[in-house]
Amino acid sequence: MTDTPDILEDSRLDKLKALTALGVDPWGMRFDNHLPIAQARDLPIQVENPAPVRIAGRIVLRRGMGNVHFLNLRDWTGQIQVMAGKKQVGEQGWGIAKNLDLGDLLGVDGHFGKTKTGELTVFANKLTFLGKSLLPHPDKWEGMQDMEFRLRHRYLDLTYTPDTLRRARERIHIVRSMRRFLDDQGFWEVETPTLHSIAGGAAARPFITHHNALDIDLYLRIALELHLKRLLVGGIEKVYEIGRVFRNEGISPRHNPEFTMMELYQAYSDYQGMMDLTEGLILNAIEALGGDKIRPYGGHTIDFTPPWRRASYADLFREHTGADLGDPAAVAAAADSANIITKGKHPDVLIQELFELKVERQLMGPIFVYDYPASLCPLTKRKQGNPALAERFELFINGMELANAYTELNDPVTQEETFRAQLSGLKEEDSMAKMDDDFVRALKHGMPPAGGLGIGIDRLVMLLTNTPTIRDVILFPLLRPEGRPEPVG
RNA sequence: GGCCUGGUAGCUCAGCUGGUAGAGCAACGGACUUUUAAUCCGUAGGUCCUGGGUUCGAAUCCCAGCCAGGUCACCA
Repeated sequence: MTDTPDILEDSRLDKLKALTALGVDPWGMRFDNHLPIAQARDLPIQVENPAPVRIAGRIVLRRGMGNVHFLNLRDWTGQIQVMAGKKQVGEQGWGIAKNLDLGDLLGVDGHFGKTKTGELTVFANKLTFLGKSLLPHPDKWEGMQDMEFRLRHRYLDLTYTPDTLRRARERIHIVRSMRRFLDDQGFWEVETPTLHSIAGGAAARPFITHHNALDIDLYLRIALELHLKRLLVGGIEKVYEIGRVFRNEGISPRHNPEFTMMELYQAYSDYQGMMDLTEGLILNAIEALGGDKIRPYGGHTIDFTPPWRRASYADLFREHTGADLGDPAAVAAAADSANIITKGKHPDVLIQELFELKVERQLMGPIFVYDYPASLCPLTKRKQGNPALAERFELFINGMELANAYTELNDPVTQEETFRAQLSGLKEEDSMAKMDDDFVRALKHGMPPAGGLGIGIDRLVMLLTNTPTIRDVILFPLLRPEGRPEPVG
């Protein structure tokens, strides 16, 4: 796939040599004060005294007409046509023009105007060669269609698939907006370790690595939670981290083994407070993308106009299945009619399966689902006055879980019991939580009551940028390496 | 991990029920100082993903493997 017949590369090498013979450095050098192409396009058009302009970019189209060449130059803001005439660019400039290939990097000095046909154009009077491209570039019209090719050549994809650069830019805007929003509210952004001796805070299989000097195995973190809560104990009352977590699990359009989480914790708040914060965070991100609250996703549209619906787990369950949570017979009947195997399953498990199948997937949202059955979330504080419920919500949009929040458990005795209960009878890697003595000790020193929130950044970016696969909101998603040796035998 | 689909020139793709490889763009040579995927004439370019098998003959049919996409399972 990366092999190229010599003939294609050779012609480019020949041109490189020709450039060198002209005294041109084929790898270019510093080129100051060039205007972003999008800004160049906004310059006033003056026939009398056309504005001088300097731009730089990659050649994506070329039309040679004997003694004049038309080039289309693209940078990270836009694209514009360049006209390079033999008489106008001088002897060396013309030598450069004749040896250009698609994909080369070029600086242009000239003046800004329009051609006869009305096309915005930089009329060059000087060409500065800035970098040779030795490999052929994608089809100038079809671009890159093959997903694998795009992912393995993301650097090309960014130039030749407009959506790829747009998504990268919008992702930056979203994350930046979240930081601003939280910073403005007085949160501290912190960095906690990615190498953990105990991979806790979530139910997921970790990656294992090894530290040589200490001669210990370490895990790549699967969540940010336990260190951020330690900081709550330490008195950092509003704290967040936006960071990479790693889960050694399957790959799908919604899962990459490493992905980005935003987790925040706020002392003396609770899950209701987190709901308001979540709505604010996401609406703020939408503002950063232009503010359109009616947004397309896939084949339909999502209306982010606040306030977003808030409904209890029990009410939604009843609404979508017709069964009452407290009525095991009705739950079993509903499960039967949904073709769920009921035999030998605990009622709570049945409820959750039914909820995922009949409720979650129908939730176009945005909608906050709150007050989960306590049995489903042992690490959450029980609801005041109703110990069967947990103070937790999840935000669903387009059937996808976008955010997850709790009133955090700060009782070390209950926490320790929960850790032990989780450990017994389960393989450790499948356990919801691993016994973390240091964390329990931290709680014993007193953690304030608090609300905690986690948002999957990649999925949020998918939704807000109308991207169907996580692979296109992560610049370099995990792929099997190319060219592995054939297995023996 | 299961199932389904795909892999042919640098890129985008055709290639029928098996008969020995094609197009457009890119490249190379030529013409052209206002083109818009420029146009016109000419040239060159291929382990048809890999390895087996069936057959007189395989890009095509069969088996195994590799890689990707989709989907289910697990999860966020």
